[in-house]
Amino acid sequence: MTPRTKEQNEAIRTRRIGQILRAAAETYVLKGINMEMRDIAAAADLGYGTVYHYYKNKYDLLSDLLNMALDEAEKMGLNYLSQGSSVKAYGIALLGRWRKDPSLFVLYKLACEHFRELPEPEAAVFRERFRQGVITPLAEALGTITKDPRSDESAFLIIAGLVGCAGLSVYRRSADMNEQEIAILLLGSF
Amino acid sequence: MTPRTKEQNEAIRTRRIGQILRAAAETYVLKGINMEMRDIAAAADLGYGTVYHYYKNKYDLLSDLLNMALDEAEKMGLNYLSQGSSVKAYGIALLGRWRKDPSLFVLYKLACEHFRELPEPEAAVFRERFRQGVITPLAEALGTITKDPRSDESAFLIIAGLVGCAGLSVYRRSADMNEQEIAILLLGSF
Amino acid sequence: MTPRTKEQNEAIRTRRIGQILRAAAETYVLKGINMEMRDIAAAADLGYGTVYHYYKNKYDLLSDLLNMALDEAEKMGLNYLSQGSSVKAYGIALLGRWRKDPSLFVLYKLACEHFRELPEPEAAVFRERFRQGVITPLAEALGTITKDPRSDESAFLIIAGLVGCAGLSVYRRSADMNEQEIAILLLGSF
Amino acid sequence: MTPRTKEQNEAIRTRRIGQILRAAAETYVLKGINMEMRDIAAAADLGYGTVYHYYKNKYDLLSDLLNMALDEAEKMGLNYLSQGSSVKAYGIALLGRWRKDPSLFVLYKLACEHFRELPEPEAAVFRERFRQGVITPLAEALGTITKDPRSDESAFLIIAGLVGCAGLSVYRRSADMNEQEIAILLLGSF
DNA sequence: GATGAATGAGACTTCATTCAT
DNA sequence: CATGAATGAAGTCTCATTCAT
Repeated sequence: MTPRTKEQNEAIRTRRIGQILRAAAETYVLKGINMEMRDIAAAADLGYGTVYHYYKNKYDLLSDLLNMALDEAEKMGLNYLSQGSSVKAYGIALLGRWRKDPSLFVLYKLACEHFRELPEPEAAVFRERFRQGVITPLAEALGTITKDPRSDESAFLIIAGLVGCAGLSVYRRSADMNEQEIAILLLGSF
Repeated sequence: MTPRTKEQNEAIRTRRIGQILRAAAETYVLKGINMEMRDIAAAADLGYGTVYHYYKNKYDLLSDLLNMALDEAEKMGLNYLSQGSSVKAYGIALLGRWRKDPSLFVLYKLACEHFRELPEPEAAVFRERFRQGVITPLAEALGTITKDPRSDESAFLIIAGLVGCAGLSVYRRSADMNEQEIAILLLGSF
Repeated sequence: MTPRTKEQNEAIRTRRIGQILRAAAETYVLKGINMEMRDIAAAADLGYGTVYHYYKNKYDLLSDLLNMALDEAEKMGLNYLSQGSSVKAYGIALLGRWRKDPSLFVLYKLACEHFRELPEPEAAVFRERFRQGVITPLAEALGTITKDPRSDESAFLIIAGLVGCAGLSVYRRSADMNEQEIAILLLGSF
Repeated sequence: MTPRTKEQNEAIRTRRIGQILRAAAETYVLKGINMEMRDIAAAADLGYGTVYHYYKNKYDLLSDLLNMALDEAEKMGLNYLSQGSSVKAYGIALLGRWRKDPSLFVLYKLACEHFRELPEPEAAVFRERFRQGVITPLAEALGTITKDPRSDESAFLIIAGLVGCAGLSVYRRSADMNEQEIAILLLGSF
């Protein structure tokens, strides 16, 4: 009855969404928040109507991008921080992932700017989720679990320093990031 | 009705331009590159037509902002780096200035993103001026003057790391920046 | 897999077209001219590609709807007006039909607005057919057959009044229309 | 100091809003809910950017139009119904006003369709205000104040009948409405 | 016959910029 | 000098329509 089966359609949808999200992350790196839907569609090799077939609007797309990335980010915390692995190893892993997956970099970048370029009701949600899923686990690994409300601050500073440094090569779109040097600069003491 | 003297007019102009530039920097910190001329005018407590009385257009204004800031940045290099003062002192001085003067922070922030959100012919000019006026002096102070074309990289990494960290409090618009902790994290070895 | 017979296919087509036309009329009542093809398909419980399997485009569908309704409307005129039946009975019959068949109501409604929301070349055709097939027969029954070019006006006024009143319950989608009261109000003198 | 005084600006704004509302009502009569902002701007002899200078969007404009018209409609109720004036006089007055002021006709027209073409949260507000400000006063004048929840129904039927009839000439954009004949048809018994 | 993924024309809306006062 | 009304280029987004399966 159905000319394409439900499964076929689902497969198409999954693939397209992947294409679009990847394209959006690349476009963000290139143009910043002013990226246009046309750019994203072109980067994904799709008509721009198609992007709207999958996402209601620009911020809906960005939202999905960030939520996916947050899933990844939380997983990394679990893998590297809760199982006795060192903070240094975690930092180096982050640098590697950012280089290979722009969407993950975009998440950390926006987080360091407190998601200030996003429309507000949503921004607050991301701020909170990022803090709980990424910052706090790192803070705990740093052994700085005091009841001081600024206890997360050090963890955030490390992330922000790494993001700042990594940005230099990400925005230059050069394949080689000076990961060794960044690690020495920022993670030498861990 | 009574016409103003030339001097009075000049004084007004100077004050207005200061108002506008400060407002623009604050607005950039708040909203990013998508800041609107209306926002800037409102932040400067001026009618929005007035901004155009002083600046031909948005990028003209941004240009002036960045050029002013570059003048300052170059002066800082001369003061702290060429006269035997330490890299650490320079870094701490930067943090202090960024906290007090948003326009200086904006310059360094855009520089770390290679001015990618600016229209291109102009962006290249800023990239070059920033490299020559800020990065290279720091690289020289670091004693890394080799003929390696990547010799400036380490200097840029330090700046980028500092900007990333400083951004945390700048974007939060909190008066207190954790300058001590940032200095230990990034400048400990100098 | 087993191919269907010609008769089976024909039966399917007929049923589908009925589904679609009914759905279109209901959707028009609900949303007005801005009804979407998706809405119609959903109301007909069909995939939205399917509607295009039967109708080339939106106005082709609307055209078919109105032509079918016009056939009905003309038949009603013949039944109630040419055979000595009273104007009042005709009016009451109209109210009953509109309540049960949205597509008939849609026709009269659009007619009272001179089909102004339809694309123009086509609108004129409907205006003319409605006048000849519905208005003039009623005008003749009213005994107002003068050569006065405005002789149809009274007939049209009665129809428009009835449509206005009937709309109250049709748009409210309530099953019970106050047919008695409407008849007294508008048809009392006939 | 101010190049145009506050009063001058206010005068301009008032005039422009009048222009725009008038143009919007005329355009609605011509094209229905699918009227375009371009059409409205053109009809008002303004650039379409100007319309957005005064109204955030299409439904904001329509909202203002309807609220203004509701003010008028409520005033008419007070003038004709609460002071012993007859229902018939009220009906005839309505016909006259609709002919001269399209925005008033648009209000009654949309009301008879229960504002179904407006976005829903807002539509409900208009439904309620129209009922309280227009229908109920008429119902009371009709002396049909029973506790029957359908007591307003007769009043609404009269309005709907008048709107249906008046529409014939309004949509035809003919200057002469057959007010006498409509009055005899619908208001003869009052 | 039936479906929904894909698409772009065209409408909606924003916002930098001009201009009259 | 100062202002805000006026404007349209350039984005955003909707939705009728096409098309592969």
